[in-house]
Amino acid sequence: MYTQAEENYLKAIFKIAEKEKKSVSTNAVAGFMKTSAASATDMLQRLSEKKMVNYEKYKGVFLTPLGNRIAIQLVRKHRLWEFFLAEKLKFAWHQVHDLAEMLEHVDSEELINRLDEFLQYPKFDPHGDPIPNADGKFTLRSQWSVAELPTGSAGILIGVREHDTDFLEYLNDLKIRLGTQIKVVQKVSYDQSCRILTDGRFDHLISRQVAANLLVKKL
Amino acid sequence: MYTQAEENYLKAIFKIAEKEKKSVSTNAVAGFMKTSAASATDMLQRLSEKKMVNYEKYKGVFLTPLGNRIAIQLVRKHRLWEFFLAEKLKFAWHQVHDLAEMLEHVDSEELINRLDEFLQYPKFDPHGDPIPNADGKFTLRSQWSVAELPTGSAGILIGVREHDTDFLEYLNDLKIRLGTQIKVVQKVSYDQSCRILTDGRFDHLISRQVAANLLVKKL
DNA sequence: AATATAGTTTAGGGCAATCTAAATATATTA
DNA sequence: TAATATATTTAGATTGCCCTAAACTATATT
Repeated sequence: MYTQAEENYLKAIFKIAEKEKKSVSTNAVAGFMKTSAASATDMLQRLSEKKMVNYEKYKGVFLTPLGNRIAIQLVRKHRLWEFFLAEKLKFAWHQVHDLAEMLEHVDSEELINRLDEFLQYPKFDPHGDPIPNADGKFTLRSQWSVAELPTGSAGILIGVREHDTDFLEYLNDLKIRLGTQIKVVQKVSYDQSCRILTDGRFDHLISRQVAANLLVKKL
Repeated sequence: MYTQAEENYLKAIFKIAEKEKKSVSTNAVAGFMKTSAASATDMLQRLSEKKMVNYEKYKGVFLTPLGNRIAIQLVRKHRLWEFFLAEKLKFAWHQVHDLAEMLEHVDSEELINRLDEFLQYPKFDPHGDPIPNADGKFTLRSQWSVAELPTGSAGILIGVREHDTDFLEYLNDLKIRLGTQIKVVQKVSYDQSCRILTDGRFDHLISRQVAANLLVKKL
């Protein structure tokens, strides 16, 4: 259908655009893809030829409806495979990303829909990110970062903002995983680090940066 | 690790060499890969550079121990994925091959070993072909083609020699699948077609060619 | 043994995706 | 606004994998 390189660029544009709403710069894409600006320009022009992005010289790109559809289907495939890897093959959450990165390029609607059915239509992946359904619709839910919680309040971990391996392994060491109850015990006003109690048992001091990456459902 | 093209050529050489024990000709490889002889020569020379095959101009190739190991691991991946697709995602046996063809290129020992464990170490794929274990060992078993069975004797279907979609769909129509009991009722000596009784209920007339492709365990 | 034919390789080129270096456009700021 | 810095694009090369056409080698036939 599309080459792996094309798919990876589309996903990159999609992800960058999620944060910054405006059009995506060549450098941003090159940075994300860990490649040169020249290569990025080249690919953006080719994606433009194929009507997957709107490209204007020196102005950056944004996804066309076609490009958007493809990107969302890729996100769907990626997250369903991640769910499969974690749920069925018992991989830890820091291990699933790279494997899903390969599996997502396997091209078959039928396969992914049957996988979805086999997994009983999960709504969120092992990092708590929503899995688009076959129509590309995401499930929304309200979530708060631990950094936003007032002292004394608590929540259940339902996601993480950062997918970096080191971060996830750090959480593993702290026995923090999806479903873990987190209560903010104290906030250090100097650096906004905070002391938390997890599952009512363990207390940890976490930095403002870590707190900002923990997403909870308020209790 | 290796490119998909390299992997596909190695598998092709492996499969051709299974039937004919001697070295594999350029044309045989080109034919199998549905590509030109020039392209095949090109790739065979590159595989030779990489020590995966022994190549002699105008003499054909054979796999080195390294090439053989890679090929067997590919067969392992292919057949485990086929088993997963049939067993867990409920794909029919004529649908699994093409999907496994893509999945087998996903490069991770860990993934395939966990998949193996998840599937409880199956020994045979949905076509009855043996699945090599992590050490590359195949399970052997005695099998007979229906064409070899004497009139009056019976067996249980444990495999098929032909993986062609049309053939497998034809068997589906006849409700013949792995585990089906097949009894040879009559043999037409003129063309060696034969009349069979399946599961003691349905009788069918099948050609010599079809009979030769049905593999059974004698009862 | 000479020749026809089948099989194989080489030559030369194309395309996708990458690179570095150089050129050019845009943005910042003195 | 002119100079400088940053961002982007173009030019030209490279690599992997594929192609066709032409050349070459092996083999089969007379």
